Amino acid sequence: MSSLGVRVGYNGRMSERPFHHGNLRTVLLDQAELALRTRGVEELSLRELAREVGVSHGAPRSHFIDRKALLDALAERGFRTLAAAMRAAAESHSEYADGLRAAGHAYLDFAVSNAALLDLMFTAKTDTPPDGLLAAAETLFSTISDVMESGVPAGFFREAEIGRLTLLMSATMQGISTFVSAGRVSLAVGDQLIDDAIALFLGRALE
Amino acid sequence: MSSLGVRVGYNGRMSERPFHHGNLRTVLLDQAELALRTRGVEELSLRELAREVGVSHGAPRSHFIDRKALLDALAERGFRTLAAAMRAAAESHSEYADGLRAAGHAYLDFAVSNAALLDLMFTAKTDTPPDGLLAAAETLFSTISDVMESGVPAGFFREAEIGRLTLLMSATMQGISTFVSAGRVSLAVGDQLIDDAIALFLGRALE
DNA sequence: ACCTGAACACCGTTCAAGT
DNA sequence: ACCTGAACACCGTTCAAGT
Repeated sequence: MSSLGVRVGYNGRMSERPFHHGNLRTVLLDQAELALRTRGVEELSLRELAREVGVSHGAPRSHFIDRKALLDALAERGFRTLAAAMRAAAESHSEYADGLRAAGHAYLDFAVSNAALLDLMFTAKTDTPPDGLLAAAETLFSTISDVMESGVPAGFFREAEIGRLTLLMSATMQGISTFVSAGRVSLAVGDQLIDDAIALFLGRALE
Repeated sequence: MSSLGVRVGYNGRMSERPFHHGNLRTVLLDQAELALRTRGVEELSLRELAREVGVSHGAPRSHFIDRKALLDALAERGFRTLAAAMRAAAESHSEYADGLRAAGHAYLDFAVSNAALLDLMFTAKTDTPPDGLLAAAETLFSTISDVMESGVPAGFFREAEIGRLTLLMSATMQGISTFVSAGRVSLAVGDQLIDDAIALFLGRALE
């Protein structure tokens, strides 16, 4: 273990540590995200994570009270990542409808790359989720609400219906993502469905 | 054990058995469905199921090769139950739009009563699901397709767009159900969203 | 404060053996 | 054909102990 770094006694904050001390929490989350992507939730084991990261099996306990807490932390990061991706997509187009479409496709892209994570984000593991998770979820929904809202001045939506349209839009993207992740439809059809849905929202016919 | 029933030797097909012999498979599935509803997937254990049903922990193996196979069988039943519920709902109204709405609400009702099961139905546990599961999923989608199709003669939809509309309609119901199950929105709002979505599909404005 | 390592009670899965 | 029960390798969680 001396080959991994210099170890000094208790309170030796400035010393080099095996490599992860000080951010084991983040390292565990990163590794967990990878495991989630490659092996799925069911196969995600705290002990295996600890092994992969090079700490004892009891170490994660210092950062996550139990397995569910780690999964919640993952879901929280997921909400923030998705919100940021949608905002960036929406802002990368000057034409409103293009931005809205881009945001929709960003949702599906995230879903395809993080199927198990999206599942985690929308599966109630507790009746009372931790505050951080709720706040992160709010971030996503307020982002989507903002995207819808900016269609009002241009005359695409009416202010009074923004709340319901935001939920409907979110639910539609979520449903399409679920179908693609589950293999019910291909990614190409999923993208098509996103466009169809948005066309419907914008009040145009399907073709 | 003789108090549970008369036991005779091998090949004694006509004899009374402890109570479940001959349909342990069904009994296990029923118990699993209950466990899924009350405790969730994560807490669903084969050994506990066996205990609750009164057989040894190895017994389920005779009917399900592994845990995943039992979950797949549950999902399969779920698809058929949901398909039947939607068909019944749609057929219980003479006015087309009413039937469509009823079918939508039937989907949400099923989702609320069977949140963990619906999750199971749309979570790819394998890249190649067993044939039975695929067939059951097809039953659901062809049912929804039928419901949409019967809106064509009445002029609600055009024949050419039925395929895409069926997928979009299904995805929308799935997304709304996910939101309600996850506690993101209340059941009341969920029902509202179903109505909003269908109004949108029928080409009317939201109010 | 953070991590280690033993201990405990649970799993899923396999498989020889019974009937 | 269907079920039993031992065996195995793995978990999550707890907790005293180290630094």
